[in-house]
Amino acid sequence: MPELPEVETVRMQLKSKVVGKTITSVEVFHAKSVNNDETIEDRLVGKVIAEIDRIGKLMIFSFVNEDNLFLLAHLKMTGQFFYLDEGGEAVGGGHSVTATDRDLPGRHTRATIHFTDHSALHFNDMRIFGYLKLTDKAGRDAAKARFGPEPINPKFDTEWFYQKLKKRKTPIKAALLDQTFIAGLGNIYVDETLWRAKVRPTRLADKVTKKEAAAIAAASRDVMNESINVGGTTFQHFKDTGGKNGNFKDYLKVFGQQGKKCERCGGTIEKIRCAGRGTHYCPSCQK
DNA sequence: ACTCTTGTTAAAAC
DNA sequence: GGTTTTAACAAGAG
Repeated sequence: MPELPEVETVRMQLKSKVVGKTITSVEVFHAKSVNNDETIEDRLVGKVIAEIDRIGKLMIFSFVNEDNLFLLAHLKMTGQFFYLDEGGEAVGGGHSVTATDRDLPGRHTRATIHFTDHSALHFNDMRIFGYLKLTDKAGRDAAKARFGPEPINPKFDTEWFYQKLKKRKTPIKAALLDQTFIAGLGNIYVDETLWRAKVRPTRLADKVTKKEAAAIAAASRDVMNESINVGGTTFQHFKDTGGKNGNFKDYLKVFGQQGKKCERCGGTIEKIRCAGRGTHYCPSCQK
Protein backbone atom coordinates (compact mmCIF):
# COMPACT_ATOMS: atom_id res chain seq x y z
CA MET A 1 0.00 0.00 0.00
CA PRO A 2 2.29 2.76 -1.14
CA GLU A 3 1.43 6.10 0.42
CA LEU A 4 3.43 9.32 0.29
CA PRO A 5 6.51 8.03 2.19
CA GLU A 6 6.77 4.91 0.03
CA VAL A 7 6.35 6.86 -3.20
CA GLU A 8 8.90 9.40 -2.01
CA THR A 9 11.32 6.56 -1.20
CA VAL A 10 10.92 5.20 -4.71
CA ARG A 11 11.14 8.65 -6.28
CA MET A 12 14.42 9.48 -4.58
CA GLN A 13 15.96 6.15 -5.50
CA LEU A 14 14.80 6.36 -9.11
CA LYS A 15 16.02 9.90 -9.37
CA SER A 16 19.53 8.87 -8.46
CA LYS A 17 19.43 5.95 -10.90
CA VAL A 18 17.70 7.10 -14.08
CA VAL A 19 17.88 10.88 -14.38
CA GLY A 20 20.05 11.65 -17.40
CA LYS A 21 19.51 8.25 -18.97
CA THR A 22 18.29 7.82 -22.54
CA ILE A 23 15.44 5.44 -23.33
CA THR A 24 16.15 2.87 -26.03
CA SER A 25 12.97 0.83 -25.89
CA VAL A 26 9.80 0.25 -23.92
CA GLU A 27 8.29 -3.21 -23.57
CA VAL A 28 4.61 -3.30 -22.71
CA PHE A 29 3.36 -6.57 -21.25
CA HIS A 30 -0.06 -5.36 -20.18
CA ALA A 31 -1.83 -2.63 -22.14
CA LYS A 32 -3.96 -1.39 -19.27
CA SER A 33 -0.86 -0.58 -17.24
CA VAL A 34 0.08 2.05 -19.84
CA ASN A 35 -3.45 3.42 -20.22
CA ASN A 36 -3.89 1.34 -23.39
CA ASP A 37 -1.51 3.72 -25.14
CA GLU A 38 -0.10 1.98 -28.20
CA THR A 39 2.17 4.92 -28.97
CA ILE A 40 3.98 4.98 -25.65
CA GLU A 41 7.16 3.31 -26.90
CA ASP A 42 7.41 5.47 -30.03
CA ARG A 43 6.93 8.61 -27.98
CA LEU A 44 9.51 7.65 -25.33
CA VAL A 45 12.36 6.20 -27.37
CA GLY A 46 15.26 8.63 -27.54
CA LYS A 47 13.98 10.74 -24.66
CA VAL A 48 16.29 11.62 -21.78
CA ILE A 49 14.83 11.63 -18.27
CA ALA A 50 15.27 15.10 -16.81
CA GLU A 51 13.54 14.94 -13.43
CA ILE A 52 11.19 12.90 -11.32
CA ASP A 53 8.73 14.91 -9.25
CA ARG A 54 5.97 13.80 -6.92
CA ILE A 55 2.67 15.17 -5.76
CA GLY A 56 0.81 13.10 -3.21
CA LYS A 57 1.28 9.50 -4.31
CA LEU A 58 1.77 10.39 -8.00
CA MET A 59 5.21 10.46 -9.63
CA ILE A 60 5.81 12.72 -12.62
CA PHE A 61 8.70 12.12 -15.00
CA SER A 62 9.86 14.94 -17.24
CA PHE A 63 12.27 14.82 -20.17
CA VAL A 64 15.20 16.90 -21.42
CA ASN A 65 14.15 19.49 -24.02
CA GLU A 66 10.54 18.32 -23.89
CA ASP A 67 8.26 20.83 -22.20
CA ASN A 68 5.06 19.17 -23.35
CA LEU A 69 5.66 15.53 -22.48
CA PHE A 70 5.29 13.96 -19.05
CA LEU A 71 5.01 10.44 -17.72
CA LEU A 72 2.62 10.05 -14.80
CA ALA A 73 3.29 6.98 -12.66
CA HIS A 74 0.92 5.76 -9.95
CA LEU A 75 1.61 2.62 -7.93
CA LYS A 76 -1.94 2.40 -6.51
CA MET A 77 -1.94 -0.69 -4.26
CA THR A 78 0.57 -3.17 -5.60
CA GLY A 79 2.70 -1.22 -8.05
CA GLN A 80 6.50 -1.54 -7.79
CA PHE A 81 9.46 -0.09 -9.67
CA PHE A 82 12.52 -2.31 -9.85
CA TYR A 83 15.74 -0.97 -11.27
CA LEU A 84 18.32 -3.31 -12.75
CA ASP A 85 21.76 -1.96 -13.56
CA GLU A 86 23.91 -2.92 -16.54
CA GLY A 87 24.97 -6.13 -14.86
CA GLY A 88 21.43 -7.17 -14.02
CA GLU A 89 21.71 -6.23 -10.36
CA ALA A 90 18.62 -4.81 -8.71
CA VAL A 91 19.71 -1.61 -7.05
CA GLY A 92 17.90 0.39 -4.44
CA GLY A 93 18.98 2.59 -1.58
CA GLY A 94 22.52 1.39 -1.08
CA HIS A 95 21.88 -2.30 -1.56
CA SER A 96 21.33 -4.76 -4.32
CA VAL A 97 19.99 -8.21 -5.00
CA THR A 98 20.46 -10.24 -8.15
CA ALA A 99 18.10 -10.09 -11.09
CA THR A 100 17.36 -13.78 -10.66
CA ASP A 101 16.25 -13.19 -7.08
CA ARG A 102 13.76 -10.69 -8.35
CA ASP A 103 12.85 -12.64 -11.50
CA LEU A 104 12.67 -9.63 -13.78
CA PRO A 105 10.80 -9.29 -15.93
CA GLY A 106 8.42 -11.59 -14.09
CA ARG A 107 4.82 -12.66 -13.96
CA HIS A 108 3.71 -9.28 -12.64
CA THR A 109 5.95 -7.10 -14.78
CA ARG A 110 3.60 -4.89 -16.80
CA ALA A 111 6.14 -2.73 -18.63
CA THR A 112 9.91 -2.34 -18.86
CA ILE A 113 11.86 0.75 -19.87
CA HIS A 114 15.35 0.07 -21.27
CA PHE A 115 18.18 2.60 -21.34
CA THR A 116 21.23 3.06 -23.55
CA ASP A 117 23.58 1.81 -20.81
CA HIS A 118 21.64 -1.49 -20.73
CA SER A 119 20.09 -0.74 -17.38
CA ALA A 120 16.33 -1.22 -17.12
CA LEU A 121 13.36 -0.07 -15.10
CA HIS A 122 10.65 -2.67 -14.52
CA PHE A 123 7.14 -1.71 -13.54
CA ASN A 124 5.54 -4.58 -11.61
CA ASP A 125 1.91 -4.50 -10.53
CA MET A 126 0.10 -7.61 -9.41
CA ARG A 127 -3.36 -6.12 -9.39
CA ILE A 128 -3.05 -3.81 -12.39
CA PHE A 129 -4.55 -0.74 -10.71
CA GLY A 130 -1.37 1.28 -11.10
CA TYR A 131 -0.40 2.96 -14.34
CA LEU A 132 2.22 4.63 -16.47
CA LYS A 133 0.52 7.35 -18.44
CA LEU A 134 2.07 9.65 -21.01
CA THR A 135 0.49 13.05 -21.12
CA ASP A 136 1.07 16.66 -22.14
CA LYS A 137 1.53 19.77 -20.03
CA ALA A 138 -2.22 20.32 -19.74
CA GLY A 139 -2.69 16.73 -18.61
CA ARG A 140 0.10 17.07 -16.08
CA ASP A 141 -1.37 20.29 -14.73
CA ALA A 142 -4.86 18.78 -14.53
CA ALA A 143 -3.48 15.82 -12.60
CA LYS A 144 -1.61 18.08 -10.17
CA ALA A 145 -4.72 20.21 -9.64
CA ARG A 146 -6.56 17.24 -8.17
CA PHE A 147 -4.36 17.19 -5.09
CA GLY A 148 -4.69 19.18 -1.91
CA PRO A 149 -1.65 20.42 0.01
CA GLU A 150 0.76 17.96 1.63
CA PRO A 151 1.16 18.01 5.42
CA ILE A 152 4.93 17.59 4.99
CA ASN A 153 5.08 20.93 3.21
CA PRO A 154 6.55 23.48 5.66
CA LYS A 155 3.99 25.97 4.33
CA PHE A 156 1.05 23.73 5.27
CA ASP A 157 -1.53 26.07 6.79
CA THR A 158 -2.93 24.65 10.01
CA GLU A 159 -5.59 27.34 10.34
CA TRP A 160 -6.81 26.65 6.79
CA PHE A 161 -6.86 22.94 7.64
CA TYR A 162 -9.01 23.54 10.73
CA GLN A 163 -11.45 25.78 8.85
CA LYS A 164 -11.88 23.18 6.11
CA LEU A 165 -12.42 20.40 8.63
CA LYS A 166 -15.30 22.38 10.11
CA LYS A 167 -17.17 22.01 6.82
CA ARG A 168 -16.86 18.25 6.70
CA LYS A 169 -19.40 15.95 8.24
CA THR A 170 -17.65 12.64 7.65
CA PRO A 171 -15.47 10.80 10.15
CA ILE A 172 -12.08 12.52 10.46
CA LYS A 173 -10.47 9.43 8.94
CA ALA A 174 -12.48 9.78 5.73
CA ALA A 175 -11.49 13.44 5.45
CA LEU A 176 -7.79 12.63 5.88
CA LEU A 177 -7.98 9.95 3.18
CA ASP A 178 -9.41 12.43 0.66
CA GLN A 179 -6.47 13.30 -1.61
CA THR A 180 -8.27 16.36 -3.00
CA PHE A 181 -8.36 17.74 0.55
CA ILE A 182 -4.86 16.89 1.78
CA ALA A 183 -2.44 14.74 -0.19
CA GLY A 184 -0.32 11.79 0.79
CA LEU A 185 -2.03 9.94 3.62
CA GLY A 186 -3.39 6.46 3.06
CA ASN A 187 -4.79 3.87 5.39
CA ILE A 188 -1.62 3.21 7.37
CA TYR A 189 -0.56 6.79 8.02
CA VAL A 190 -4.07 8.01 8.79
CA ASP A 191 -4.34 5.47 11.60
CA GLU A 192 -0.85 6.30 12.87
CA THR A 193 -1.51 10.04 12.63
CA LEU A 194 -4.74 9.83 14.62
CA TRP A 195 -3.09 7.69 17.31
CA ARG A 196 -0.34 10.29 17.72
CA ALA A 197 -2.90 13.08 17.84
CA LYS A 198 -5.05 11.09 20.32
CA VAL A 199 -8.12 11.51 18.12
CA ARG A 200 -10.53 8.67 17.40
CA PRO A 201 -10.87 7.86 13.65
CA THR A 202 -14.65 7.87 13.94
CA ARG A 203 -14.85 11.40 15.34
CA LEU A 204 -16.69 13.68 12.94
CA ALA A 205 -14.35 16.09 11.20
CA ASP A 206 -16.41 19.16 12.05
CA LYS A 207 -16.22 18.25 15.75
CA VAL A 208 -12.42 18.22 15.84
CA THR A 209 -11.11 21.13 17.93
CA LYS A 210 -8.58 23.65 16.74
CA LYS A 211 -6.00 22.19 19.06
CA GLU A 212 -6.68 18.67 17.79
CA ALA A 213 -6.52 19.86 14.18
CA ALA A 214 -3.08 21.30 14.87
CA ALA A 215 -2.04 18.03 16.52
CA ILE A 216 -3.28 16.05 13.51
CA ALA A 217 -1.41 18.28 11.07
CA ALA A 218 1.81 17.98 13.08
CA ALA A 219 1.42 14.24 13.58
CA SER A 220 0.79 13.53 9.91
CA ARG A 221 3.83 15.62 8.99
CA ASP A 222 6.03 13.86 11.53
CA VAL A 223 4.88 10.32 10.86
CA MET A 224 5.43 10.67 7.11
CA ASN A 225 8.82 12.32 7.50
CA GLU A 226 9.97 9.68 9.96
CA SER A 227 8.83 6.96 7.60
CA ILE A 228 10.63 8.53 4.63
CA ASN A 229 13.79 8.50 6.72
CA VAL A 230 13.65 4.71 7.10
CA GLY A 231 12.51 3.88 3.58
CA GLY A 232 8.75 3.70 4.08
CA THR A 233 6.51 0.93 5.42
CA THR A 234 6.29 -2.58 4.03
CA PHE A 235 3.10 -4.13 5.29
CA GLN A 236 2.18 -6.32 2.37
CA HIS A 237 3.49 -5.46 -1.06
CA PHE A 238 5.77 -2.45 -0.88
CA LYS A 239 9.34 -2.87 -2.08
CA ASP A 240 11.88 -0.22 -2.94
CA THR A 241 13.63 -0.07 -6.31
CA GLY A 242 16.11 -2.72 -5.22
CA GLY A 243 13.41 -5.07 -3.96
CA LYS A 244 14.00 -4.25 -0.31
CA ASN A 245 11.36 -3.75 2.36
CA GLY A 246 10.77 -0.44 4.14
CA ASN A 247 11.60 -0.32 7.83
CA PHE A 248 8.84 1.84 9.24
CA LYS A 249 6.78 -1.29 9.94
CA ASP A 250 8.85 -1.60 13.13
CA TYR A 251 7.56 1.76 14.31
CA LEU A 252 3.83 1.29 13.73
CA LYS A 253 1.84 1.98 16.90
CA VAL A 254 -1.64 0.88 15.85
CA PHE A 255 -1.76 -0.28 12.24
CA GLY A 256 -1.88 -4.07 12.28
CA GLN A 257 -1.42 -4.02 16.06
CA GLN A 258 -4.96 -5.07 17.00
CA GLY A 259 -5.07 -7.11 20.18
CA LYS A 260 -1.76 -5.70 21.39
CA LYS A 261 -1.30 -3.24 24.22
CA CYS A 262 -1.15 0.45 23.45
CA GLU A 263 2.40 1.49 24.28
CA ARG A 264 1.19 4.87 25.52
CA CYS A 265 -1.62 3.91 27.90
CA GLY A 266 -1.70 0.12 28.10
CA GLY A 267 -5.14 -0.12 26.52
CA THR A 268 -5.90 -2.77 23.93
CA ILE A 269 -5.65 -1.74 20.26
CA GLU A 270 -8.86 -2.46 18.38
CA LYS A 271 -9.58 -2.97 14.72
CA ILE A 272 -12.88 -1.68 13.40
CA ARG A 273 -14.29 -0.56 10.09
CA CYS A 274 -14.35 3.18 9.44
CA ALA A 275 -14.61 5.10 6.19
CA GLY A 276 -14.88 1.71 4.50
CA ARG A 277 -11.40 0.73 5.66
CA GLY A 278 -9.85 -1.50 8.26
CA THR A 279 -9.14 0.95 11.05
CA HIS A 280 -6.87 0.56 14.07
CA TYR A 281 -6.98 2.69 17.20
CA CYS A 282 -6.70 2.68 20.97
CA PRO A 283 -10.14 3.12 22.54
CA SER A 284 -8.69 4.23 25.85
CA CYS A 285 -6.44 7.12 24.82
CA GLN A 286 -7.89 8.26 21.50
CA LYS A 287 -10.87 10.47 22.27
C1' DA B 1 -16.82 -20.89 -3.32
C1' DC B 2 -16.76 -17.09 -0.70
C1' DT B 3 -15.07 -12.94 1.68
C1' DC B 4 -11.72 -9.68 2.40
C1' DT B 5 -8.01 -6.70 1.07
C1' DT B 6 -6.99 -1.06 -0.80
C1' DG B 7 -6.18 3.88 -3.89
C1' DT B 8 -8.41 6.20 -6.99
C1' DT B 9 -11.94 7.68 -10.12
C1' DA B 10 -16.26 8.40 -12.26
C1' DA B 11 -20.87 9.07 -11.57
C1' DA B 12 -24.74 9.97 -8.98
C1' DA B 13 -26.80 12.03 -4.95
C1' DC B 14 -27.19 15.50 -1.81
C1' DG C 1 -20.00 24.09 -6.45
C1' DG C 2 -18.49 21.53 -2.83
C1' DT C 3 -19.20 17.39 -0.42
C1' DT C 4 -20.51 12.57 0.08
C1' DT C 5 -21.63 7.94 -1.23
C1' DT C 6 -21.29 4.04 -4.10
C1' DA C 7 -19.63 0.98 -7.50
C1' DA C 8 -16.01 -0.40 -10.15
C1' DC C 9 -11.52 -1.97 -10.94
C1' DA C 10 -8.33 -6.74 -10.22
C1' DA C 11 -5.97 -10.68 -8.28
C1' DG C 12 -4.48 -12.97 -4.55
C1' DA C 13 -4.73 -14.67 0.46
C1' DG C 14 -7.22 -17.16 3.61
